[in-house]
Amino acid sequence: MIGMTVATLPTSRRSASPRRRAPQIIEATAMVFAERGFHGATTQDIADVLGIRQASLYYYFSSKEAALELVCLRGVEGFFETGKAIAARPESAQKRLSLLISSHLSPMLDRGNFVKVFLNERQHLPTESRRRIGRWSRGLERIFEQVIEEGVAAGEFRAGLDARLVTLAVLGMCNAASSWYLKENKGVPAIAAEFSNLVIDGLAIRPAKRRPSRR
Amino acid sequence: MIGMTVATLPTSRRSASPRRRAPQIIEATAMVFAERGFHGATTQDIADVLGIRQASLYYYFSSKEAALELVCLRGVEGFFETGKAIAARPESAQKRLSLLISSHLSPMLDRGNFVKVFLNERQHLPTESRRRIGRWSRGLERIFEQVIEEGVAAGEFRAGLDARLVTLAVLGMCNAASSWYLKENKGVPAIAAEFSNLVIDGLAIRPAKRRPSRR
DNA sequence: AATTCTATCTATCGACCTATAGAATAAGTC
DNA sequence: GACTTATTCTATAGGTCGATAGATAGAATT
Repeated sequence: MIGMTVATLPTSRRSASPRRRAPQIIEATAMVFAERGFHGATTQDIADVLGIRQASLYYYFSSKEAALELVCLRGVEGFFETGKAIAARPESAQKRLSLLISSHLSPMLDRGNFVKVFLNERQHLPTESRRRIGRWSRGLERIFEQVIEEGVAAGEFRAGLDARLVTLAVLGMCNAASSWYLKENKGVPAIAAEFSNLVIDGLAIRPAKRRPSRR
Repeated sequence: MIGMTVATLPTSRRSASPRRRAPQIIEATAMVFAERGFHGATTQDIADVLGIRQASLYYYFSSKEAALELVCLRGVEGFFETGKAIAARPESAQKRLSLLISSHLSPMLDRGNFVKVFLNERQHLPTESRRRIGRWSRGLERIFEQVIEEGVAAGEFRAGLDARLVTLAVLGMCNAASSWYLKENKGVPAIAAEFSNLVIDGLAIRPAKRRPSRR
């Protein structure tokens, strides 16, 4: 016990950090919201998962809606930034679209519940945070749309396609994965590869359709 | 008066049919469920839309869950049958898949709310009816899957593709339309055409550089 | 040892929501 | 006009849920 100022380096915040269980609480919340939906889930359900009392949750969030906002934020965070970074790369539109699809799918692995809650329950956020989160969402749509348009302009993609509709198709396809990727036994890379192939090349076999005479 | 057994044929049910407003009530229910979700909606909300008292709704359905079941049923009905009929046609897999996509999208027009509720809220049905409705759902998936596999077998579609994943992709893409088709200003035929093109041919331009390279 | 901080608990309030019971009204029907 | 059936109403029981207040136990700090 001689005057040792050693442990005072980071103000000796050895274990005094408040709300150490916060990550665990938010994880359980995401799970319950993903399973039952925001209004279908009760704070009691969340408490049960954690083995604590319902009222104890309010040490970690101020309201059920605030908890939803926390979950939704972790469900979108990163999507926009990594999307923007990919779109800015000096590669072909094909390659960038494939990367966009892949990066859009990968969060299913480690934060599937968060993504699912964001996709299905964000409508129940209080108006203000819903708007804020909606902006990020629309931003991501624009990134996809723009890469597709660049692909058309570069002669990589079919002329005359509706970039908006294609964007909605691709995002719909990817987002749907949040509802089945746990039941189906497919790895994220396999899904990303199949989806990319589908979007870039389609199902039909390559040989040109020069002559309509099929068979 | 005189022994006239004439009017007794349909018991003269001129206007004595019970629950004449039932279609209107179920329509309002679908709308409210689509907007706020099953648990987020109250029976009061539905009554407000109709301009009647909350308790009056129970003349038309026996419980809120029963109302959800009615809505969900109208949201799936027809999908499976028309899908099966299309799959059985003697046309190319390409053509049949296009028709499947188109017929899967068209109910958005006249029963969008029902479809939306089925897609988003069926999880909240009581176990039994959820199972029953789930069977129809899986049946439809199998129809898509099979047409795709037939396309591969016939040499129309790429060999080696994962028919299950492609099915999930196509259905995800189509189902997502239920959440945006009201906001976007696109007609169902335009959506169906764009989606079909995307799925069959992909985005990439058909490379004419298909050099047969002898052999 | 005394004090402060962290995390959880007990207890409960008020609001809201589904569903029931039975009365009241409206619309034919005899 | 009396009767019957269809529809909506009033009133409320009964239950659940989110949220607050205050107590408590343990750990860390001084």
